[in-house]
Amino acid sequence: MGIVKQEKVMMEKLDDIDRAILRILQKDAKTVAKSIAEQLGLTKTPVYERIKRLEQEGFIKNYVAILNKDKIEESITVFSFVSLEAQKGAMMDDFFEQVMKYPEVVECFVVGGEFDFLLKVVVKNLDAYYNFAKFKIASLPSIGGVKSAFVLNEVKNDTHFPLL
Amino acid sequence: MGIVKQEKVMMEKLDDIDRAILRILQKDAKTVAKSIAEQLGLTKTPVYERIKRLEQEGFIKNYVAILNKDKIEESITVFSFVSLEAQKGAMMDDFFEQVMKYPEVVECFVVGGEFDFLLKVVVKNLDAYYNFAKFKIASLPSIGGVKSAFVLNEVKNDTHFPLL
DNA sequence: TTGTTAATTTTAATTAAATTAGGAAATAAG
DNA sequence: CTTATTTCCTAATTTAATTAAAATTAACAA
Repeated sequence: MGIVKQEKVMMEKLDDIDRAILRILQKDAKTVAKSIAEQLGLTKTPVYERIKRLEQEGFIKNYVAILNKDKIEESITVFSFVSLEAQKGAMMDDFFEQVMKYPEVVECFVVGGEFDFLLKVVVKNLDAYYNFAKFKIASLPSIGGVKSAFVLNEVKNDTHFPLL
Repeated sequence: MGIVKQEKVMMEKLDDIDRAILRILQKDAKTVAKSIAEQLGLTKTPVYERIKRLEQEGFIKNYVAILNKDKIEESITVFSFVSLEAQKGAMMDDFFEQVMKYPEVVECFVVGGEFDFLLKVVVKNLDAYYNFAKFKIASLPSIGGVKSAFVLNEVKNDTHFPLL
């Protein structure tokens, strides 16, 4: 039995500079390295290398454009609260697989409480939502029920994680 | 009474190329103009100018980095369902103003149904959530009640608007 | 059809940012 | 204190963004 060589695992910890960079990029991913560097009192190279590290190590998942729904086309947002009759693991996996494929399901969470899943659904109008709920959700096996909350107004809709 | 000069309002309509560009940038805002151009069979200048137009006219709100919550620090996500005792307009505005300031409230929607507001809250742990719900929500005037659904698992969490 | 205008795209040139390389300063470890 | 390690800086290079000018296409009226 040989000596177990301790691999260098690299703790992948964040320091204050990393967190500051993440805070900036969460607000505006187009901020150029030079500008971030100036805000932090550094030059762009360390900033650049930290960003690359943060991407490499998975602290930054990806960069996306946030669109203005209202200007693009008619749509409504609905939260669907789904209850299962019996939570069999296999059933849930089927449900997830379907949900992943439905483009109108923008978010899906397993939750604890009065119901089992919470979906955020974006569709063209009420009619489209009715069809979605009836044929794409309620019709799935082992679904107990679906309640809906229609979004009347968006007060706040951030994408960022609240870094202290 | 003078003749009413019809201002050129610029219909700000999206064609298929615009939509294709938006679809790409929603998925990956770092896609370079050249690559988008190749996918669409164009050169980079028209792509560049369309993107600038889409930004200018507000179809693109902003660009953000999406972080990996789990790697950064301990946190839980909770949906809070808030009911008002009486929906007075002024009360609601106060509520919104507070909510806008709370960094732990990541999303806030006015909804129709069994309750009045739906919040997505990100906090460090259950204890922090208890304090948030008790002191920052339930204590506000005219709040009827707060129910909570704790996120056990994220199945899907997209930021994009489902463009047909 | 044909000429005119406006809009869009292309090519080419310029500017700015990202990326890489090598060495200096600060920090931590022995 | 000395060495090793990490982090940072300066400067050079590559790549992408941005601008400019000419060419093409589309729309439309004569």
